Amino acid sequence: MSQARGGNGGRPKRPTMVDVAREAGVALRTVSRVVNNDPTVGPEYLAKVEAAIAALNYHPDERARQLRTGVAGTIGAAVRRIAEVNPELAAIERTARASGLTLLAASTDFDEAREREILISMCRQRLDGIIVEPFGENHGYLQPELEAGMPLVAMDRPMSGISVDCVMSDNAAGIGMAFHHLHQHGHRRIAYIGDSERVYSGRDRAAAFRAALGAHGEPVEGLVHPGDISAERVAAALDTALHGPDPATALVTGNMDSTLAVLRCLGPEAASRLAIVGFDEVPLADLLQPALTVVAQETSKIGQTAVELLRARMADPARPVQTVIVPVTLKVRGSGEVKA
Amino acid sequence: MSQARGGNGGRPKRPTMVDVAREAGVALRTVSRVVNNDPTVGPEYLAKVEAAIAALNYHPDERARQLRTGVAGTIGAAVRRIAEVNPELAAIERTARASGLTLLAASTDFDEAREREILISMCRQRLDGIIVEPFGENHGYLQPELEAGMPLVAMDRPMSGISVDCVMSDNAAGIGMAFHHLHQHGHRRIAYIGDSERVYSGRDRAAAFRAALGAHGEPVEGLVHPGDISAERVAAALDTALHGPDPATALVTGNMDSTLAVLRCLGPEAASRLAIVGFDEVPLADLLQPALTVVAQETSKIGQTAVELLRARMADPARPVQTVIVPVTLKVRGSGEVKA
DNA sequence: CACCTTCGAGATAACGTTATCGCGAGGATA
DNA sequence: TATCCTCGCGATAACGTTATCTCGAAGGTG
Repeated sequence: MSQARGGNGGRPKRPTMVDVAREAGVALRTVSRVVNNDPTVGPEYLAKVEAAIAALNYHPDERARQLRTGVAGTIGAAVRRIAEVNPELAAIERTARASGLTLLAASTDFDEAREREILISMCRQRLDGIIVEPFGENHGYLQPELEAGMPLVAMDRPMSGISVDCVMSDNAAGIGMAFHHLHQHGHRRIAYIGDSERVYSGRDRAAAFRAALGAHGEPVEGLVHPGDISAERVAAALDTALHGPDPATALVTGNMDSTLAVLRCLGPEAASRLAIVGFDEVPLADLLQPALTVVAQETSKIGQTAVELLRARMADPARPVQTVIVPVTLKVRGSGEVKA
Repeated sequence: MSQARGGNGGRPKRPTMVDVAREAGVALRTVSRVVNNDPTVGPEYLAKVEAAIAALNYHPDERARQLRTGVAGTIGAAVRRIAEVNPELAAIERTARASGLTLLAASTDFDEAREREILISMCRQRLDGIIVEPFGENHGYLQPELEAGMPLVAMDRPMSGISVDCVMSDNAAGIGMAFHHLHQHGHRRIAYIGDSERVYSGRDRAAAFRAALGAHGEPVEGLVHPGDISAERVAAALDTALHGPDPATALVTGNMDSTLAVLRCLGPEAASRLAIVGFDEVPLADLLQPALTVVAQETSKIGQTAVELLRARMADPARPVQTVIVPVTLKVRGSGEVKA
């Protein structure tokens, strides 16, 4: 059984507007008008053209249209990972669709070179704009693109070396909330395990945690553990924090991956005895025992704002660069209320 | 502070190949040769052109290239949801990238009209091929596209009304494994809660479960509950299955969403007393108490195979249509071994 | 020295669409 | 009836690239 194809062996040629025009016995331009719903087409011409379109199964070539008009109707999103839980990306897709924009999403995969590759590729495709969840540290190579008028919005983290619109959570406030919550529940030795300080959000959150310790007059040593999120690194950090001379009784994790790594490393029983507040929502957090208390980001709002900033920039390339800080909220579920 | 743009107010014009040629003092064709790494370019010309490209910050327009050459170097993936855990999509992206193909992914969002919209849009963009995780039931509207030579591969479910390549899991074997596992652990009343039979995989799995019941001489009534995955529907199904005169002691859930809905509905304590085997992996399944026993699909292989089938179809439009069935495996973790 | 080959570069025509311009027919106005 | 719009359609030139063809110069050979 063979997939039905055109008669010849190779890939059959698709009908073009010229073919439709010939079939309908009208001018090329008239077909274009019909395709674009131009109201100035007489009913008999309209009928003839529509019949020809149906007869030939004509579908316009979007690339040619874009080349001619200059607009793509498409925006790009370069995020850590598509195909993983990513509420910001979901919100971007929703908002983009609502605005009549197609979304082209790609995973930078925590790889600086890959990120650069994707962004350059998106520029070459002449997308109408790009939302990027930046990973690398030097985005100066995008400066010419900015000058060429490519709208660009950073999400979750600012970009370095160039000045672009940005939307991100209030990291400092979130870490402050987490610390304060645990402190109020009687914990005095509170440790932090989070992402590497090479990443902006990792730096930001670790700094905020140190500030919180300082503000409560607590010493810092042995409590703050930013770094790569690997099972070994997290295990070592947990060991230092929990089994030292003055062990921590509570833990703040700096992002979703840290939270998961910590939970996996501790195992269910040990995790249930430790007070934990995670930064960022975790899927199934409510099904864990105890359910996980987290600092939740307004991911939906972040994604939506990213698209809105991008559209504003698309509409007015000269508007002032803007940074939007989105507030976070504490979701009390149980793990943060374990007694000291 | 204002984002740096070109001098004029509007969007500055980007340099084209013609501009580069003028700047370098060579012919247009020579620039094209340099851009495409044509080795037949003299070193002095090469140097001049490269200097001009750097000076003007020229980046070729991918759309024009595609229009001229006819190939996009891009494949589309229309899946339930990007931005959710979707290992198949991750594998598709990985495999596509390894093959030098760009991936354009979009969410059909369990909406037949949306799926159609996306597929038509991808056809209009003249992508090199499309992988679709089909949702609707009548895909006949794609027949003309097939005949026009658009390579198409179905993933997870076959398409209806048209004959295309397909890769999917062995649903019947998976349900059989789940049932058998529970039966071996002493359960006699085993219930099934899964997706609606309007969806192919829902039909397939429910049918397999009925067959398993029949093969063990068990009556079917009150035990098989396919339907929409809403909290109410699942709660009602659970009620029927667990609180009837002859209550079930074990449960098979038909897909990830069913599993999550069941766990949420039962709550942690009740869930821990019931033997449960889920079809499809659940994120964090290992962190639940007891950890969740599941029938795991080889998602990576499915995604990879989808791309391979697509590439084979792209290379040879006339090759016979092929359906690949990927085996599943039982992951024993605890929830399926709860005593009867 | 004539001729043939080869090699590298330039002119020009596509690809499939939309935008600009023009033009003829028909009705309204003086 | 002559003039002026307006309306609806057609011819044609772009958009930015690549492919085909041509052509001049250099170099090798009989």
